[in-house]
Amino acid sequence: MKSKIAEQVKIASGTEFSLGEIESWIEKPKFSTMGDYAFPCFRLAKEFRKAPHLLAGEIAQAFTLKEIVRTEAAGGYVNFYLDLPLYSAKVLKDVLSKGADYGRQDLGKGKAITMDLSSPNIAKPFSMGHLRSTVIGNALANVTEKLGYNVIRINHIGDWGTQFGKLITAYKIWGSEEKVKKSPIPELHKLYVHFHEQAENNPSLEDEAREWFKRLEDGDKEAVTLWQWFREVSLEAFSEVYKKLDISFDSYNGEAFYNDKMDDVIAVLEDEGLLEESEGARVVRLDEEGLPPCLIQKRDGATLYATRDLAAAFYRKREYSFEKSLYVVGNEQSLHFKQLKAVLKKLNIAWAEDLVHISFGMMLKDGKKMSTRKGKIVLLEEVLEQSMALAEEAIKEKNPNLKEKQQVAHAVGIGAVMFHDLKVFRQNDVHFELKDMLRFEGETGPYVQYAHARACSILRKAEAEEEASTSETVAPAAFGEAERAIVMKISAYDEVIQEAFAEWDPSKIAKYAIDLAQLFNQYYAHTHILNEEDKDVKGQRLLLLKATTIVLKESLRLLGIKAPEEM
RNA sequence: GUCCCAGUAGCUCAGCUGGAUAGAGCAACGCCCUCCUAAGGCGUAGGUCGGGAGUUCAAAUCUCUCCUGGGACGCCA
Repeated sequence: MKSKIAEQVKIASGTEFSLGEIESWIEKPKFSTMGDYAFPCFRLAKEFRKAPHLLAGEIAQAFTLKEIVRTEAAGGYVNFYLDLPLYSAKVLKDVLSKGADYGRQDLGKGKAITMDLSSPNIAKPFSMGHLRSTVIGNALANVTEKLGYNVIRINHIGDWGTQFGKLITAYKIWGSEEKVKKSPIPELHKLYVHFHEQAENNPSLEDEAREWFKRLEDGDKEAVTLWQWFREVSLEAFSEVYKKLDISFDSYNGEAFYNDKMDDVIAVLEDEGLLEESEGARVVRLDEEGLPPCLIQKRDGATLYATRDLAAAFYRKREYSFEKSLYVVGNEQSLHFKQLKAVLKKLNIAWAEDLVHISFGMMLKDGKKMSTRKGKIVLLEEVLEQSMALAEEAIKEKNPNLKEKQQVAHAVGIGAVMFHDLKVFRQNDVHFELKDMLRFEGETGPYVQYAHARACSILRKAEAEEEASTSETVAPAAFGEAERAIVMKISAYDEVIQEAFAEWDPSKIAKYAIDLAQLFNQYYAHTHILNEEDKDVKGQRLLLLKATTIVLKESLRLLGIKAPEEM
């Protein structure tokens, strides 16, 4: 639509600006009384050395387009009013014929994108802090898939590193096999926290931990056995969380997976003459890039985070030949990813630029970062359980006859927590506040789910009526102001998906879902649908509802949230 | 100290590729279930867009500077 308007504007004004430029200036007015589209004439006014409002008048005069019923000049703008029935018919036909595929594109056909998401550390509980990477990454993966890309979801499990030396040390000194078997993660976490408390007064513990990790890397049998055990019980616990969230991965290749690929990385860096000795460790200097040096190998020969990520990048490029490789990781690691890219560039690797760090703000508790080391964390599972319990209470109170209360409580409870994390721009820090997270009113997941359920309810009732009351053909002749906003919002769906993709920002989808739900709730409150006497009008309104449920459900799906038909 | 991110209503946030009267939700106050699920709708009140300077016909939006908060800065990940 915008391109058609742009074409006509160009003809009507005779401007030298390109169609693309003109199209990009077309906006949606703030108020619907100012039309459906608007074109600001200020730039053209400069080109022609003419007053904007005069130019707007001229363009409005000369403008003709069959989809536009009215064109008006107002304060330097040209406002366009769509032929609503004509436009609505086009939009509704599109949604109803495509269903869940509405908004799908094949932009990324035949191209692969790897996405590094969630990536919890084993032997540590799944905290609220890890929710962000999991939920944002999952939503971005869904959006990317919707645009036709082949997305590989990689859970880069934190299962390697000095921390396991610490854990083994702690277990050897204070641990009990019995206790760990009984409740693995809490017990291992307790040992980890205890280690850090003790290490403050006893630095030799740190040395011991480093030694144990070195032994692990060298394949020491005792170390490997303990490590495997810790890893196994951790993954079992994580899978419970992922089941609740209904999120799955294509690969669980974590850091340990790259253990046997590390020598190659070091060899390549050596061949290129990039490795330097520094204070006993081996580093790649990044002075020219204005970055601190990247540590590759510790004094004792053990590897580091960066070494493993380099190995992972090479492996993924080989294995998946990705077009882009995304890392959905908190912004406290932005230096690490800058260094990673810088090292790859020093190796003259062309695809270094294809690595993208999708950073996000952190979950703060009492205004500070949560710390696993100090045991200052909030457990995700506990929050999810609470949320589901609250949802169940709400159902008992509001809709006691509902069947499948459990499933709905699950969808609503989880949906509330996930949506809470997704609706805010990812770069912002999130202050953990349980009562905000467990809210079901206002701009929340359950609000959107509720709008969807209400619309479904009407459609269900309409179908149950004796004579089928949904119209067969789309002919919304009677659509007026009440329907306008919903139609316009539905038609903006694919733009929103593209924006979310271009900016790697799922909050755009969440906000869109709220907007559409809000418009529907307003419509619901002010317009009769089932009770409408004119059968044609009723039938067309039901079609609008049908389209609305499709788009609401699909928006929620992109966010990883379920849309129950009743709640 | 250096670098990164953020500062918009009491609170949580939209708006930021410059454009028409700065928008929501929560909290507060007041209305609306003899019509489709009140997890809803309608209304009232609430703002020096952190401060200052600059660019522009036009700045919450761009540039500079200062202030505040968070984070990162060699053998953790």
